[in-house]
Amino acid sequence: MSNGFDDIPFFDEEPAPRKPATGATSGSEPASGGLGIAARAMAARDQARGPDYLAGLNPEQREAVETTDGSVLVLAGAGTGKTRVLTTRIAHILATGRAFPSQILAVTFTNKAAREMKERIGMLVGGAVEGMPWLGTFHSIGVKLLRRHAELVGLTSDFTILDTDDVVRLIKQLIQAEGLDDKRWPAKQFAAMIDGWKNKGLDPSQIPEGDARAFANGKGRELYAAYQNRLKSLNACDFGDLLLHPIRMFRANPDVLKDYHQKFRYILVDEYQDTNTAQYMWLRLLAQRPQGIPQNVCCVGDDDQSIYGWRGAEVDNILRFEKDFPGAKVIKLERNYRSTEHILGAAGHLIAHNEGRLGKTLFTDRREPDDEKVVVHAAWDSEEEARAVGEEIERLQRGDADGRKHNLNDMAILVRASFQMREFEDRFVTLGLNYRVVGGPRFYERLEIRDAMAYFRLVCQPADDLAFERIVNTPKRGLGDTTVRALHDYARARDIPMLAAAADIVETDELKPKARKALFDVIQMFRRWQELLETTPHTELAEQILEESGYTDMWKNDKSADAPGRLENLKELVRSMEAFESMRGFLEHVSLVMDAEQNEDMDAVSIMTLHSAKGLEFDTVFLPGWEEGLFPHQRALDEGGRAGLEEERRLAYVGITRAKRRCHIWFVSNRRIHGLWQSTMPSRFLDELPVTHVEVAQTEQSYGGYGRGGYGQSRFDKADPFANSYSTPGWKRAQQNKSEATRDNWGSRSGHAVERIGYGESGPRARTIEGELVAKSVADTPSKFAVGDRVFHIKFGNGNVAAIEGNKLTINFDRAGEKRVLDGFVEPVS
DNA sequence: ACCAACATTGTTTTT
DNA sequence: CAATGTTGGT
Repeated sequence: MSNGFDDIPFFDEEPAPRKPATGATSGSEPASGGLGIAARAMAARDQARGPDYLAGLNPEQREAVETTDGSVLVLAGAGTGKTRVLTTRIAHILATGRAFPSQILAVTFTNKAAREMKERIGMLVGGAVEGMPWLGTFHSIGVKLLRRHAELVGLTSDFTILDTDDVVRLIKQLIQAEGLDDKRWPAKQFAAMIDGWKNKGLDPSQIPEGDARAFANGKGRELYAAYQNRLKSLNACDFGDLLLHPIRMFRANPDVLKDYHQKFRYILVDEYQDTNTAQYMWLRLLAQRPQGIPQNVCCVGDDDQSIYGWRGAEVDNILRFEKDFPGAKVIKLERNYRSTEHILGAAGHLIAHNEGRLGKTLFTDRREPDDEKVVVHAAWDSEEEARAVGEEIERLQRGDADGRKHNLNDMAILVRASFQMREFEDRFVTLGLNYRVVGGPRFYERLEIRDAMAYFRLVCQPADDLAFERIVNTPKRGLGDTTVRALHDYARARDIPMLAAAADIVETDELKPKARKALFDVIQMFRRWQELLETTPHTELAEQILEESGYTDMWKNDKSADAPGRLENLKELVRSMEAFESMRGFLEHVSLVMDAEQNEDMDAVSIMTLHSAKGLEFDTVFLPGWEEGLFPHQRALDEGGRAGLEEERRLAYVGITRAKRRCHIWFVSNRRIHGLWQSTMPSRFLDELPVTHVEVAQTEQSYGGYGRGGYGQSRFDKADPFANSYSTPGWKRAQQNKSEATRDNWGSRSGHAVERIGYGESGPRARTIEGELVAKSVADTPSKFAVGDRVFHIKFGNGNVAAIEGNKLTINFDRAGEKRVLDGFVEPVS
């Protein structure tokens, strides 16, 4: 299977192969000016019939791939093969010898997108993508640049990257240091303001006067400046700095910039509509070149899918591309390979209500007689909405209408706001319907992981005060607020890191003897670990740190039900370190790639927000909550005005276009918001849908019904006496179960661990939380447990099996009480 | 230093 | 309503 790459050498990165002298292209620079012999031969062949990887592209896609030189904007509508174009384009550049892998700069927004691109390029070129060192997120590429040139912006190359949590704690200290009331001026809010300024590329001196005055009695600007100073003294960067520092660096050092101009022969940007001002400035610096240096930029995006305006994205960037890059070629991809005509028709009609768009109309050739129109349903309240959606899902799962059975994996519920999820979770738990919440709390945000990471950080970076403060009294060592405060002041007065200050202060008698002893022990520990850093394998050292610090013991002694899970997570953390060469390398990875693998092998309905659904597709999509105030969201209207409304509409467009075959939209007349019931109006977006592609569901039984009036009962309801009555213990238990489950699913907000519920296998499961507490009968599989068995559950702890139905166990847990759980979620205790 | 009662505040999320 | 954070008690 020739893919056109057999003769293309892949190079490792540093130093960039200025004069490559390997294999087929030997002796000549792979520039447009002078092609290697093999490349020329391939080009000749390609001219005749095109290489394999171009086969199957439509004419627009092919044009987008083959227009390699100059500036190109690809307007890629939903489902038009955007990623395919991007990856094939890179493959094409490589195959034709136009550039080496290390000479292509390809930028994405998320690690997920970067990973996917790497994978797909790998498929095209046969796996050797390690040779593309400059494919990554804006931030990861920013780090790479900064590590090389750190001294040019006043850092050293081993700077620390702070995450939001660190930043907030740091700002809180600064606010307190200013003598301000940190309650009146919340650090979180100021962190968000700084983030906003940085998204716009603004230094403390450049922020608008009004913004500066709006915070901390007019001290906004000073506070921002103080924050930057503090970062510098900590040798640290926040996420915004990863973009801003390179910008500063390039501006102040034109010679360095010029090197990169020459290095990056081709620049590609994914999701261009999501770029913020800082990213835009960054990109322009790299992409706009002086006469004589070729300028090949390709931005791919869709103005209709710009849904991140609220976090600084400027749709304007894509709208004015042609002005920024004169002579740019604009290629529209409008042929959709995903959805039915009805779905595209509905989405297209809706989005046409937006002004200020570049204007695309998606079309498809796909037309089948049984294509369903988009269905709009009305429900009395959100509870009924969830119930009806659940029934529809079960209907599809059973496969009645067209006789086909549908996988839960092919269905998704896309909500505007995450509080809507709960109602569905509740319902699915009682139905025993598997679901997964996508986009929840992440592995690396869990309390225990962050604590452990703080230990590792401090060992590698003794100046990391934030890490120090985090763990100095975790586990409890009797080093409370007062001691830490004293230490803090001591360190500040002398302008030294806190760990160093601690070493000094134990020599004095400034502290009480008890604290002094405790602190001394801490210092000794870290001294030892720092020595071992050079000699001991890093995973071994990590284990040792967690043991000797007493951190694992802390959780072993913790009686709460989620302690075992946390210990398991810590093991997983150490395990995941094995893939890295050093502790430093691992820390770098974690600070940038804050997500982990998700478990895809269970059949489950996905529940997620519309925002996190972007880029995904499902056979069947449910869009609940189309009511004024929720969708479009009141706040978007209040704060964003017309632009806000248009962004909401784009969100609706994104939602509909996720569907391949079926799209069900719901609205309710009554919804509980902030605890109280409010009556609601149908969303204006409903009236913006075209009648030709939409049908209104017949209000079969239930509209206006009270509670359990006339709605149809599901098969499961009938089968399970527990699931159907509000007054039975079963219902109450289910309520209990689900509320515990949701609490824990969102637990990391409060700094608590997120439990993996069920599935015995290990592996960090960050973005996906499986919520299936109540069992679902699988009659054929007899349980391996017997009544009376002693079992352990990762969330509920130990308990005794009280009853068994199929693989569904009722267990009396020592701590959590009686729960019904699938037998796969518990293991026997000997 | 730790826990329990009270007040506060409610979009969307990545790096 | 319910999750979060702060205050005040022991």
